[in-house]
Amino acid sequence: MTVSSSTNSPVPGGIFPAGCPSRTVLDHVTSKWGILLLAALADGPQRWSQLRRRAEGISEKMLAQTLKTLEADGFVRRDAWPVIPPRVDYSLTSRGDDVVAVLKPLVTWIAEHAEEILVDASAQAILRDQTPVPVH
Amino acid sequence: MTVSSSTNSPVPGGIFPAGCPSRTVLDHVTSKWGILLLAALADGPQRWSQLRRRAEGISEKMLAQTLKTLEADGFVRRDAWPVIPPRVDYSLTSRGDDVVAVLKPLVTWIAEHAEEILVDASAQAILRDQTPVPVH
DNA sequence: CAGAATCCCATACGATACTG
DNA sequence: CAGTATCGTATGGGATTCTG
Repeated sequence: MTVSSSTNSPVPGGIFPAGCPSRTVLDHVTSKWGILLLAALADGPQRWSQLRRRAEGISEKMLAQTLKTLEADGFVRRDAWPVIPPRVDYSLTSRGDDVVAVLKPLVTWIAEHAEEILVDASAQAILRDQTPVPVH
Repeated sequence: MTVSSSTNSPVPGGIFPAGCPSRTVLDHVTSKWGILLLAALADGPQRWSQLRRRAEGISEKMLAQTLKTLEADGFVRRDAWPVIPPRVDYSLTSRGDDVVAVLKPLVTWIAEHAEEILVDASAQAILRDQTPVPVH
């Protein structure tokens, strides 16, 4: 633990300037459905309807919108067959592979710890409010 | 990247069940300001006003709200001195250290690639619309 | 300094209906 | 099947004011 001098701050400046490119891309990748879709696509190319099922709870609107954003950012490739009925496959680009490589540890860590974390949070809520946590 | 299924099918089931603990914690950690505050706190304990400056653009409301959520989840510890004027330090818990360890590679990767990604996205928008990208 | 409380709005998001 | 279009709502989030 540093006894900080009055002139030398132990912590540097801002994390990201507001409105910089990193903020934008960060919002795309870590958006509610962005993470889930990237994680799903990590298992290989998949069709629209598969993605809709695997990202449980997503609406068609958000599926379309999120896939478009990820495609525009170069994380996802869209391949359409000119057949009836239509068939479209979505897959990760190499850039998508790269971002998934750094995203995966986060998702895995959270999957392994989420339960314990929320139990702690509930316990704290009880101690704070002296009222039972709602059971659904 | 299947976290919730144990089948051996090439493209397995859902990523996370809707409304499961992982979704909740994922939303907390990857929220707009959650990421930024965790990244800021990775540099050591800091006071309210420092965090407010480093997470550039955050409002007091969101700073308070996000810190409370992260504290309830056990990622952040809050230490208040009983002095006038008040002094409060925020720091990462060991669990906070753990999540930052998996979060930091993502933030770093995005910082290194964001510029290039958005240039590509703009170029695609031009090709798609045959109209210049709006300049704000 | 470190918040809490209040008001308000933009938009992210969901539900439904329609189409090539 | 793979979307688009439209509408309605919930809430994430900002600005301002007040206080110990």
